[in-house]
Amino acid sequence: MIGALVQKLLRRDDLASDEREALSVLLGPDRRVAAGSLIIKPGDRPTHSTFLVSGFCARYSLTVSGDRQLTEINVPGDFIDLHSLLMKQMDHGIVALSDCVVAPAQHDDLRRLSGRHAHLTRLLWLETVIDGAIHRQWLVTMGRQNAASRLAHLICELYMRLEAAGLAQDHRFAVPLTQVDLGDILGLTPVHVNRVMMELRHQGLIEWKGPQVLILDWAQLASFAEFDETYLRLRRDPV
Amino acid sequence: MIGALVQKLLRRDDLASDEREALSVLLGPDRRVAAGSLIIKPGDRPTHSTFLVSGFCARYSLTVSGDRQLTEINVPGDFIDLHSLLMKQMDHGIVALSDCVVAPAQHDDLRRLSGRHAHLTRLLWLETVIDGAIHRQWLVTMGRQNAASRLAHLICELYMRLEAAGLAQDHRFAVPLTQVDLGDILGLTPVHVNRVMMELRHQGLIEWKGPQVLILDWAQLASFAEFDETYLRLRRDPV
DNA sequence: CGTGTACTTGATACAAGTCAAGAATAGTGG
DNA sequence: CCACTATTCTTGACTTGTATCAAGTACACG
Repeated sequence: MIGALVQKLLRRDDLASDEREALSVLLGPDRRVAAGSLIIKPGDRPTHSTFLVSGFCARYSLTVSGDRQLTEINVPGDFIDLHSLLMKQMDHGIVALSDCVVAPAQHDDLRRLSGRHAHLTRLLWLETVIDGAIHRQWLVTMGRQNAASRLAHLICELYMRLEAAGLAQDHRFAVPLTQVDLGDILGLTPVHVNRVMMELRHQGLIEWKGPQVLILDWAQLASFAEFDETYLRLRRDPV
Repeated sequence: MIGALVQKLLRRDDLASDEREALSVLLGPDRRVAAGSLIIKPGDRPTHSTFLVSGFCARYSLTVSGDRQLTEINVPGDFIDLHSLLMKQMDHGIVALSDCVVAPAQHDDLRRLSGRHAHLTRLLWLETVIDGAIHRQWLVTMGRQNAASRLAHLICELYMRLEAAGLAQDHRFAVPLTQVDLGDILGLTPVHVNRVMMELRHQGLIEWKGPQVLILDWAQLASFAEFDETYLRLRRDPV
């Protein structure tokens, strides 16, 4: 049996046995969190980073008027706030979108690890760098694509990430996102999310019912979304 | 005389003398790049990261239809593509917005440094994590704020970052951004940038002429933009 | 002193927001 | 197992913010 964290990092690079050993003792005991609860609040100063074993959560920020913007969706296998090791005070919160299982990695242990395992540290660093790449891609779609393409792009991203995590196949996956959540991701009102969702359906690109998503025509959806998976770095990439 | 890179990192944490020594030999010889040239193109696989000694540049992505979206502005003292150490193939390009002076740090040297100086490595890691925080903040303004607030927010961010770099004071600074560039940052057409610029002027919040920007009423501008500087981590924050 | 770049303004079109109401659907308790 | 409730989704009518198209004007520069 191989740890979920080891498995995740192995997607990107090989791990020496002492590196696997170091990782195997990094995570503390699993903890369950209920859907809707705030795993981290903006302004928190966590003393550990949190690994998402199962379930879905999202980074969020709130405006003065109370509007919510989600800035990243986290899927099982993600370190949801590894960056809190370095950026002590959180600039955003993290909300559980479904019931989740999470496991802590103490910052002290991570700092110690960074002194002993340089290559492993770079691999963790890469994880935070990929978060940045995802943010950039979202910026591009927000700034330069219309609502329908944005939604299509999100669907493509989620499918690729879930497939890499072994949680999707045959162009089918499940995410606990309501149309309100989608609006908070895409910077749209729920009403407009519904309209562009209908548009994608009527064009025969997707089905989406409850949490179940089915991509009917991947090629056309990806082309409509101008989706190019390279930013996700799902292929092997030694550091 | 203290190197610009050392100076930059000292803003966030102390450096031991051996760390300063390691940094002092990290950067290669200065190189001049002309305004408008592409320092890095999307898809490049650089073997060094680039430190910006002087001038302004920006990360950009292009859509299929040729629209440009800028995803971050870099000011002197920034490592403009430190993340290329880890994410080998660039997901975006970097364009010089003005004449710039840059200096390379070879990836081989950075990798070696990460094996010998864990604390220093974490400090560099922090730089890339702050990039992510800036991206997130832009996502929030893109998704949930109108054009005028977005422009106001950008002005606040640039002022704070330039002031921290010693390049701005008295609510006054210079940036080589045209209204076309601003549109590419904010996800707007140049025409609309002009209109919201006029709006901020008529409200007595700013003056902006050529590259010269003057903030007439910081408190009101910041409040209008819902600007909160904490995401920039300009205060001391040992890692 | 002419020419190009950046900026400005106006008229009109369109994408997305707002407000409102009703239809599905999923839980929940009797 | 059904009735009640609360979400979530769907649709329509209308408004608003930003884009588009088209002409200018102001400057900087060679």
